[in-house]
Amino acid sequence: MRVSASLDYALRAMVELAAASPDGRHVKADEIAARQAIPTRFLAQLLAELRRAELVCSGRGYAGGYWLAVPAADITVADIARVIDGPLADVHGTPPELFGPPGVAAPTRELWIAVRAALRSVMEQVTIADLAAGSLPTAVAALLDDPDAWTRRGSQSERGSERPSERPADQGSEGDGAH
Amino acid sequence: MRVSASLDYALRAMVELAAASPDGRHVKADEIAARQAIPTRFLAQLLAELRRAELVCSGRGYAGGYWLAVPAADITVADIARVIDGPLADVHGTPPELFGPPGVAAPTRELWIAVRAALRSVMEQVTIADLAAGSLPTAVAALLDDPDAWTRRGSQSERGSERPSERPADQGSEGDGAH
DNA sequence: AATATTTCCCAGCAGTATGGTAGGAAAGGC
DNA sequence: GCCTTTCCTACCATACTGCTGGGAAATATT
Repeated sequence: MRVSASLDYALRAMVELAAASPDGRHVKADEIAARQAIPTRFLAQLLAELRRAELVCSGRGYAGGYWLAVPAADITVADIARVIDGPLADVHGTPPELFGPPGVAAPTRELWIAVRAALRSVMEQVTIADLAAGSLPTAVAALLDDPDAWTRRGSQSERGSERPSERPADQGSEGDGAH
Repeated sequence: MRVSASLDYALRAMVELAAASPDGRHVKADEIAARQAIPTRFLAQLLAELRRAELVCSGRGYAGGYWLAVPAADITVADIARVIDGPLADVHGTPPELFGPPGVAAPTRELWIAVRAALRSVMEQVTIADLAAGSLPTAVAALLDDPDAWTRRGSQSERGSERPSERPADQGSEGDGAH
């Protein structure tokens, strides 16, 4: 899963709006772009998309800018992702439940549905209010307790020439990476 | 997350190999391509990548073909995905733990790490032996119990009126927000 | 009314990824 | 020697990504 620049930008912009929303402030695109280091004109396009999707409202002119169309606690990361990037999980063009691989590969369908469910379990639970407040829902925050979650997996781990031993409970991996 | 055609093809091919591996059979690219309806020459490229990554072995000539380099139970979907598609979760170019969004958007970093962890919890647990046997690990299969997992979400659902479940609300600030 | 500000819409553009196809060369069994 | 099968490289068309630019339309200030 590659998180596109567009989604990253849009999400960060929405968090800025969420942070400003208690005061009912209108925030200008320039302001968000400056604070989040996002190319201004590019951000404006993303905000226009979010407005067409009715996640934000906008006004022009001197007192113009953007503000949330609904409470921040009602806007999930998944909502934004679907507006900006399309469906959360598609198997090269078709939604996984309509995907029917032949023969012994048939169960890969269930796999992709599980992948989608796992993605939803995070992206549909986290709201921009959570992000603006800096506290993820407990179920999601639990994923971060495992220190392993903070390390990068080798592009291909030491599975190649080493012994093919038991894998299922791998706890103490020797992390070579950063952090 | 868009599952690319390449990853879908490569995974299905690996499941075919896993299904044949108990007999120690060498399976030819043509054979896999025919059984899985995959463009032959395209599949051959993917198999060559998998061989360079040492997930499969190959032999040429009359009795040639492909077979698994390690037991099917030791090859996870994540292994294949990383070979074919690169890192599981990157925030437009950088791994999430090296990603440092400014200001109020800083917690989006934790979000993407949680997303990656969720993805890993499926893709690093499911092996091609599981898929060839048609039975996912119980922790993953549990995701499929919710009938909701099998339905497509509307491009954007009707937020606000229908909040499916209670979220562990731990907000310090009452976010009634603007409007 | 004039003007400054801000969003809105559409167009373009370079670079890269995606999903293939094609042509041999090399290795291996018969 | 011959046939099979993989291997490598290149190529191609299309689409997407990330971004810039030119106005036009709306809105508040003066």
